[in-house]
Amino acid sequence: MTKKASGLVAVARLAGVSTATVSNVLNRPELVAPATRERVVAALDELDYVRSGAAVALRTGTSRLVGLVVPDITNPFYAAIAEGVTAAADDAGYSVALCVNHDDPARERRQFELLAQQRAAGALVVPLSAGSSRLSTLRRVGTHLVLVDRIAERDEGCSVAIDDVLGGRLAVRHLLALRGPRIALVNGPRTIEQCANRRAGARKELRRSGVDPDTMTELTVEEMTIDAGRRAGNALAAAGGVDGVFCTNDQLATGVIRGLADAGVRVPDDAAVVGYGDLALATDGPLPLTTVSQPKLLMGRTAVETLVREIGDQVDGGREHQHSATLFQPSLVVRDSAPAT
Amino acid sequence: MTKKASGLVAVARLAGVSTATVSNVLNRPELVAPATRERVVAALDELDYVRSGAAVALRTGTSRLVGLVVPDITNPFYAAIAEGVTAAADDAGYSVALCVNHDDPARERRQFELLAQQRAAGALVVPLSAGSSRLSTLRRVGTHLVLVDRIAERDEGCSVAIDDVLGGRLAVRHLLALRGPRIALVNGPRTIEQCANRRAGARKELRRSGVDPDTMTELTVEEMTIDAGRRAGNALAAAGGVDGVFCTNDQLATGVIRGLADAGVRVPDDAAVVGYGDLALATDGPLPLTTVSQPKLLMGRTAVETLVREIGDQVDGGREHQHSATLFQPSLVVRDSAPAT
DNA sequence: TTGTATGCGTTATCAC
DNA sequence: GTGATAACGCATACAA
Repeated sequence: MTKKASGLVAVARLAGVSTATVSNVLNRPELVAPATRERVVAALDELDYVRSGAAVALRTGTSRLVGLVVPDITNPFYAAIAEGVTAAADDAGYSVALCVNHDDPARERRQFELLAQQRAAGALVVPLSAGSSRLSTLRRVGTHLVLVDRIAERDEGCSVAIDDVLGGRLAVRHLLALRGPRIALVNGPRTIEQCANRRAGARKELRRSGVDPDTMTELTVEEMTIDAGRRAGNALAAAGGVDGVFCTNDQLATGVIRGLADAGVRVPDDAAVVGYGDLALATDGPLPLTTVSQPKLLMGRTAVETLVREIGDQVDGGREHQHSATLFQPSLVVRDSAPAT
Repeated sequence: MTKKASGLVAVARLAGVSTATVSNVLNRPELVAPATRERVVAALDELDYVRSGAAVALRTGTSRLVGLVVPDITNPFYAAIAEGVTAAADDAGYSVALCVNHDDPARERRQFELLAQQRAAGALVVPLSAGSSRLSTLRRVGTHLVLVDRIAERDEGCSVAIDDVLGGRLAVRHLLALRGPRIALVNGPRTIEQCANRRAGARKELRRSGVDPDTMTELTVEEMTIDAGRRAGNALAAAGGVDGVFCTNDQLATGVIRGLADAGVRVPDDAAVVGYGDLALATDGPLPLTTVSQPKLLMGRTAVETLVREIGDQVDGGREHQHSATLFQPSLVVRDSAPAT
């Protein structure tokens, strides 16, 4: 079929030059005379030359591979991040090693170990639960880290996140304007940072509007699923006294709407519901859902760019690298035109 | 923080043995005496040894990396496959390089090039459009291929797919039993193999039941989206004379239900609709959706296992490898209890 | 059972 | 501008 030869040496021989020259036309073409360069290029594709990433990695100590560590790739939120990451990585000439850990430390350890072995140039990690100690395996081999959807603490590294406090404020501001102060919050475990922040934003906005945050009805669910939301909706309907519900993700919001409907409370007529995330569910679900939209693709893209910049910094001067923490703003997407009272 | 030494030599020195011995305890522990083995192991983690995948790859000519090539990771179908793939790869000790190509040949070429450079052990590709010529870059460097969700032709390699013809039959059988022979098909472009097969199954089942397949109303849409489905639903309602609709994916089905509703045709009361894929949309959408369910995770898992087996075959005897084509069966999930007649 | 020696394909440091 | 040549870290054939 195709030629079987491979390696710089074969190319060098065919072009009548040394391997060093071939290497140069590959990496720093400007250093080699146009004439020879042409001969080499000819030989290169005459032989169907394919660089050995392994050899390069061995020699240079780093590969063009970045790890993407997510809890669950079937979750559309993480899938969207992955989309942005792969796109940006493509542009930068990196491969993306997808590591799905299901929040399982054992799995995660093995994956980190593999990344370390491959001498990955870096890793983008989207942590579910916190715990920065887990990252040590990677650091050990000098892999650079970028935290995604979580603000890095001092010296933890770079991070790219979304301002969840602001998101919470936007949601509650909308509900306040639309329906007044009788607001409920349906939230996940507060040990999840995002949940804590969205709640903080909600309370902050209430306070700003002269409403005592403690008057807000709060329901906490273990799993942020549609089913859990439905139960919460049932409970809210039973208790009554609520005109607006802020749910900290779209699944919960979808469930809450159903749970309210079970009890005859109709959305948006009888109550307003706001979700969080702007997943496909918000448009494709039973009802167009008003929700806080996050720039997921952009976050993924930026994570890669941040990592690439960090790697560059390291290489080029040995100069001190300044960790950066990028924070994007969410925005409110109003989808149901709820008739105000 | 941690020791800075690295490399087999350092470990060997510390343990007072040769590098060959260290290499052996790493790769074939049974060959080395328990006593020395222990010493080596001690040295190994005393030094926080991390193997250089690059060196191994260079030496052995292959790396523990497999490529996963999908058109779009935000599509839940591909995400589910990715889930299965990463799980199985984890178990087998492989990393997964995620390549999202958006059906863009240029992108795909670059990604293949990267995989080839990394000397990936193999690649799992989920092709959107056909065209086996595109795979040549990978073959050139001896990378093994497994086609996913598409049956490989002779000598194309191994494949793992789902029997779409059967899926089409199941869907139509259900509709026939429930509503009789006035059936419509809402399908994507027939150039997509899956679409062609699902249609073929539908027609086959009609024929078996003594219904002329050509009496089936057929609507073809360019993009298999909810919006396109909605328009199809509008059209069907306008034309009338249809009791059951088979849509070749869940998005279309969701849209069709809406489109019918726009015109006052209620599902499941006035008409039955069957989707395909069993995505989250089928349970989380406006209406529980009867749909053809595909074993997506299993397909992903099996793809990895197939690849690993193929690699093993190659290595162990140079024995001829028999390409395999695995075909899984879909099943019908009935979700709406549609009152007959 | 263990040690010695060689080479995998590159890059980079020197001479020329 | 270009060519020798020495690593990079490991696996393996062979010798001991």
